[in-house]
Amino acid sequence: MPEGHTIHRLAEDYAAAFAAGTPLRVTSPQGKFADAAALLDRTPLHTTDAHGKHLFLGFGDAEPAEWVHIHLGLFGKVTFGPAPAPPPTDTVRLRLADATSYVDLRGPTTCALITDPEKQAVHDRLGPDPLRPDADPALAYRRIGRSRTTIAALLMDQKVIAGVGNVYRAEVLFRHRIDPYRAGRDITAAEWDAIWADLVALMREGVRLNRIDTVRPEHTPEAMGRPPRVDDHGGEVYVYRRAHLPCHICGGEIRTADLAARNLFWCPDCQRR
DNA sequence: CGACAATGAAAAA
DNA sequence: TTTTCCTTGTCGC
Repeated sequence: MPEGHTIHRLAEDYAAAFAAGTPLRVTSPQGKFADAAALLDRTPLHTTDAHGKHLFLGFGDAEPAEWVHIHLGLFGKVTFGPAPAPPPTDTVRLRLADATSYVDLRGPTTCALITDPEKQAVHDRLGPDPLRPDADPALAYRRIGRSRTTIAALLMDQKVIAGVGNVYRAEVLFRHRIDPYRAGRDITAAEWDAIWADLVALMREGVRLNRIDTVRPEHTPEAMGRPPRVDDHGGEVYVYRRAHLPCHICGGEIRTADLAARNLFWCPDCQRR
């Protein structure tokens, strides 16, 4: 579900579903996006883009001047299917369809028609995204390295770094044995470089597999002789949603707490202050 | 069938 | 810091 890797994968999948230049049927059965859908109807999808958890669908024959800005929030979902599209349920905010396939969007926090400058404004308020080739990790460290806020909260702040959600936050801190309550300014430049490089690798793998896997080969269920555990997020993890279960590495109890309005998970033995 | 939680973030207070 | 938006899968009755 929707952390940055999901959104980048959606950008790829939307682009792959519809050949450039093919006019699409654009509808909003649910109604909230009906006016904009009518404007876009019978125009082709030209480009897709993703930054953090924000998805942009550019419509038009040439350089898109208009974009559909989508943010899935906590509940948003996208489903792909082959033509003919089934009758839409009344929760479908946006349906794109052509002769071969359809894509339905449900429950997004944001689905709005925006201009090029408005799209740029979204980019401007987001931090570097490990999945974007133009991302500059030093920009994020400039804020982290001088902040008294905990590293766990900073990793969730999209202005600091874009695309990391609750799963990647918990997992990357575990993989680097960093206590989630450490202040950002106590994270060394070397530690940040390692965290960033790890996020780039983990999230790229997340896009490829369309799920979050963070467990190193030597700690997989097979390697450790335990049964595989596939959670709702689809992958194998060290600490996320494993509260009160034994740590895969030290056997200690995984702890949970509220941090930055979300459930934090960590191993207090492996991640010492 | 209702209650509730869920990987998010903006608005309101 | 709390409330609100919005949908769906799961759990308990």
